[in-house]
Amino acid sequence: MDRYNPQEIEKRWQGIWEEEGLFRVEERKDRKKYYLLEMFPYPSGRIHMGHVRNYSIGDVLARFMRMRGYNVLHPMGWDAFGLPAENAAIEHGVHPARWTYENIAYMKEQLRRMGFSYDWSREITTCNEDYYRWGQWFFIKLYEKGLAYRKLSVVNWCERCQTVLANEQVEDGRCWRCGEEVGYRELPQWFFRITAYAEELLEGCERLRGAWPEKVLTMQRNWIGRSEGAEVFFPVEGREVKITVFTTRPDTLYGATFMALSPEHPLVPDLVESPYKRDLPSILESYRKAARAREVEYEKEGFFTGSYAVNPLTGERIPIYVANFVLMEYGTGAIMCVPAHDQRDFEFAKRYGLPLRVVIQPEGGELTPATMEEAYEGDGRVVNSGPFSGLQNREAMKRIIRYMEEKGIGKGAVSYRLRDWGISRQRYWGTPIPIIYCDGCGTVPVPEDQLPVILPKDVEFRPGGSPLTQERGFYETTCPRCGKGARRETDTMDTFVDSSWYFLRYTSPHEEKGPFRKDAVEYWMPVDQYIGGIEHAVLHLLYARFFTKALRDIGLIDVDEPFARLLTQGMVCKEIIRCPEDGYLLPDEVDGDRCRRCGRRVEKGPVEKMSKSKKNIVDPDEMIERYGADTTRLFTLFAAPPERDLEWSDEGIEGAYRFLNRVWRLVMDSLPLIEGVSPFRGGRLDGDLKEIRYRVHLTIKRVTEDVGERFHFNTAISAVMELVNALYQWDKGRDDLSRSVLREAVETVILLLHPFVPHITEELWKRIGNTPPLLEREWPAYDEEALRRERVLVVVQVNGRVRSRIEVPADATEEEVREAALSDEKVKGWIEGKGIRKVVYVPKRLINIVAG
RNA sequence: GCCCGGGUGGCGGAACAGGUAGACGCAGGGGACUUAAAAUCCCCUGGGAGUUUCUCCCGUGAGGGUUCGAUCCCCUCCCCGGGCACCA
Repeated sequence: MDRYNPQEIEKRWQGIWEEEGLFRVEERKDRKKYYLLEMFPYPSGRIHMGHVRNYSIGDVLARFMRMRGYNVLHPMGWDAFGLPAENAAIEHGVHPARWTYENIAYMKEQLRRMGFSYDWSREITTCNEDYYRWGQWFFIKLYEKGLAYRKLSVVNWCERCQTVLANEQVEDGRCWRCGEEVGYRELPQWFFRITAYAEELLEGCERLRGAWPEKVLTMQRNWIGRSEGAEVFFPVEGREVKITVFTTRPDTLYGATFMALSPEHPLVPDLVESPYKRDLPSILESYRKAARAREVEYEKEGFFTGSYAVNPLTGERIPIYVANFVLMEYGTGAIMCVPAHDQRDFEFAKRYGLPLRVVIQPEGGELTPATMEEAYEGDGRVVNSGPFSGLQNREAMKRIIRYMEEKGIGKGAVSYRLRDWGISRQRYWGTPIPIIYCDGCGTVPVPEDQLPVILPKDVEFRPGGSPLTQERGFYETTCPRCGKGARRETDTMDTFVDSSWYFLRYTSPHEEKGPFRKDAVEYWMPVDQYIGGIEHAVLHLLYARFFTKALRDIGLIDVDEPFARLLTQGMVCKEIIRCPEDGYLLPDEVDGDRCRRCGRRVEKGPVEKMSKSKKNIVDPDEMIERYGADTTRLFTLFAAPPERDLEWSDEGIEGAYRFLNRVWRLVMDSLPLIEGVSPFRGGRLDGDLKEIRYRVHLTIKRVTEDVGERFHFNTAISAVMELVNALYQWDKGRDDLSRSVLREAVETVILLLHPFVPHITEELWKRIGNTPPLLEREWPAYDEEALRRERVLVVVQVNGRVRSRIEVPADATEEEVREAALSDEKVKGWIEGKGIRKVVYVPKRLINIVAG
């Protein structure tokens, strides 16, 4: 008998699948579709275990759904624009295109060797002209709809990446990609008006409940940050202007004792009187710096402008301050300050000796300004508020808003934390923004028939600015409107734009007349199951949702949400090893518990996300070489449920390999018994045969539910392991009936395992005399008859504690079970001398006798 | 500070709708096979105790509650991971 040889088997089957075009799909209106998508990778050079895990999870579902009769779209591609390619060009002189395409070639080969069932005929590469031209086309559509606009704004700037970052791309004041501290610049920037969809994006979060992880929805809700309140218009004393403030607490309007403006508020220069006027620029700059540095907590500072505002509700005059804690980006950049009922205002008021006025009294409390040590922000009864005094504050809120609306001095309003999406990037390796600036005609979009604006290949890469700004041949152009000389936009788009619609392009990737075929989108969309990392919870997933809605409103598609269900898989982690002298170590730099270099004792742990710098990575290539793709897949699927972090273990992958060998031997050892035999198809069985068949069908049921309903691949695999164990222990008979039952069992093991380990199962399927490919076999259905039991085990509890177990006929009545339980010797001992107060019976499971 | 997850044997993890806690795997122990080792196959493996073919007690982060019965529901608290955080 030959041994399990994964390298040989895997290579062979991958070749056959490819030749036969097994994974190719087309629209088939007569069949139910299933669109399964995993987040496409950035072509960084090699795949890592995170990819292996992500794509293994996806492949199980793709193959499973296919076997269940669905027409499965399972595509793959490359998020191919981005900074690393350009940095490689600057550092090593390799052209970004070459770097990218070479990486893609290598990674594609790696994915092929994993045996993933992708329809490669639909491959997408975002840096290809035939892809990005449609990104440009969308840009123009958005521009025409008023959803893309340009404005001068202070933007996040990463010095290392030499480009701006969207708000979503700044984490703890640092660049999401390189970790550099983020600075600020004032630049004209292109924006997508994602805020126009704030409300719909938020509502969508409610509709996605249960289908997306709650965690992701919470993060998106937080990011959108809706708050309800009112806008109030405060006239400025002695001037024509009014200052609008946003507040969530219109019920405290009578307690406003001053107003504060953001240092960046446009009215500041006008309102400020001497002596501050002279120093204004330097003061503002210092505030800006402090605020932007995002120091955990900086002191609240400010100064009096010398001007006064009038509270429109009371007619009272209140001083206008400039305060460093007021953000220009949120609300209107101006606030009314109610120090008695807002902690920030309270702190500011204390520092500058501004008065407090209590307008909300808590239940049973008596606040007095003189004794307050902090603001009271809770609910209560309204006081000192003219006609509104005496009301509950919640009620007062509504009435004050209504009153202000009647008088035209304010209105109910909603404010969002979400900002528009800044998409300009001052870099080369991205989709050029299709805009031309003409002195005469202004901002002119490139006409559709002149698309794409091609990214010039022959440019020079130097540290600093984008090569496009040096490239006359690129930026010197003529105005499409007047024909005079004009200048092309040299910024490129954020690469998140490319990934905001790639899932649409997969439906008809070779379409030349448009970004996709409408009928193809109608057939395939939405994505039924999307799988990827949690790191895109707000970035990619929010942008893609926005883009989908925007394209819908332009009339291009008919879907509201791109991803019907979302699975966010956990990280792949491994224990780190550290030497006090030499830092992080690779496993083979350690001898026992000592460092090979310096001989010191090393520290093991904790378990952390795999990263090159911590030297705790495991290379997929090595695993494929040593154990094969099937083992690598099996381990990542078995070690933890998909949404949890996975801890890599060298012993664990050995165990997975051992199991596959065990399956191999089971089938090969059974071969003489099952060759030429047809599998058992139902009918009466007794004894061990009945028991084996029961277990076979129980396993089918468990695996089908675990994979199809719960995505618990680890328990699905363990169910098959149990069946394999049972088959090993079964003393197999040589009669025809035993052989056919064995055949059914063996075929079931192979079929159930196929989505997890496609190569070995394909090989075994063929070896037992069946016709491949397995993917075109129907997923087994369980036989209810086989699952029916004649006798069942019922647990007997006395006062809630397990005291005995009895076997009763499956159709026994409660009365019969009760009789049997009460006559059980052990049970008798526990209820002796006590009265039976109650009996709880759970059919076929448990009976609890309450005695006492 | 606020909001989401999560805390179960030596370890990764099971227990799906409140009903036998610890499936399956890893690690460990024992046995079979072998001249031997590896591989393989079989058995044992939460802790404690006893009258040890069996039985009892404890046990799912801690304490309380609801219930015939709680890993699961409720309250209070502790710890770990993640997100947001001067957002008016």
